[in-house]
Amino acid sequence: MRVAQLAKAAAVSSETVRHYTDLNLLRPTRNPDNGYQEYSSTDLQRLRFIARARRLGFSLKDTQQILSSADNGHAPCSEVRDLLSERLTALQAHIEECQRLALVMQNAFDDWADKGECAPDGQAICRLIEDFEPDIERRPATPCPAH
Amino acid sequence: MRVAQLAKAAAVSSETVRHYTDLNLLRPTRNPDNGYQEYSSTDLQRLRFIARARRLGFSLKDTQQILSSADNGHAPCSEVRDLLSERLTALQAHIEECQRLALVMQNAFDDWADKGECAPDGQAICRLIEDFEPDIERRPATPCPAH
DNA sequence: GCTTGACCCAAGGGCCGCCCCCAGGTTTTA
DNA sequence: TAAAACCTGGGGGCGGCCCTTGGGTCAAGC
Repeated sequence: MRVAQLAKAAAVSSETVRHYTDLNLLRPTRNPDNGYQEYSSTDLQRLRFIARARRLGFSLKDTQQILSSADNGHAPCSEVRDLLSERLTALQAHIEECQRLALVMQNAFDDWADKGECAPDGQAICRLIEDFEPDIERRPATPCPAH
Repeated sequence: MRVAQLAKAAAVSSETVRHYTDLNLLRPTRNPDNGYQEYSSTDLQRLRFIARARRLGFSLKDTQQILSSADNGHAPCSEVRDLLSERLTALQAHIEECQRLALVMQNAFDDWADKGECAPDGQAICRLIEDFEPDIERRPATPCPAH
């Protein structure tokens, strides 16, 4: 199989396949005639595995680790369970962080409903923001991405 | 003020100050003797403004836009309100996405509690993952980061 | 006056998981 | 036989910094 075929079979983009190949998660051979990558059915299995692992919340690095355990003949199951539990804990923390931020934003929004425009007086930039101090608690200043 | 002083006064790192300066969010002058950046109290005000905006969930790009509005003499208030509302909506969507993922993970975890180890049979990689199919719904395969 | 340590500079790479573009070669289809 | 669709490697981009490298500068103590 070539890139596009493999990609289609696993419902990912060709760029994703190339990316995983660069990371050595997939190991195609080379067609010596034209230099094209040739993927086997094992690669398809691995690719589907990766996609599933991603859907389960594992990072590519996690997946790399799991795959290399399996490559070395170890059963990765307990590792997989531990990893999942770690990732779940982290995700829950992330969600709570986001929820705190959402609360701060909502409070600001409600608070601002009453206030008018700030004249561009050359002093303040925007009092809406400058007068706002999140009353709940001090948070570590990095909001989450929310792609 | 120099970098470290300004950073300290606004409780951010010197690298952050430099980064914002590169992005033209802060506009120090140069000390001609040694080439050091010299920040004014206006820069401190801007830096605090930026930190506050970040805590409120705005991106640096948002902040850039707000600041340049203010620089051009416009009152950015209504813009700020609209932007906040957009960001809040996006954040809520992000939270829901994360919650769906957390559910999938939790289900997998519960499901796996019963299952033993998979022997490294040279066929399966890890049946825990390979046998899992999220029963809820198909999701767009990119989980959130959860830093 | 000389060392030590704290600070400053610019430029670049790294993180994550891709996506997109380029310029050119190959294969498939009409 | 020509156009369309594929393939290659290499590079840049996203966000918001952090860290390193390889310097230069400055304040304080001995």
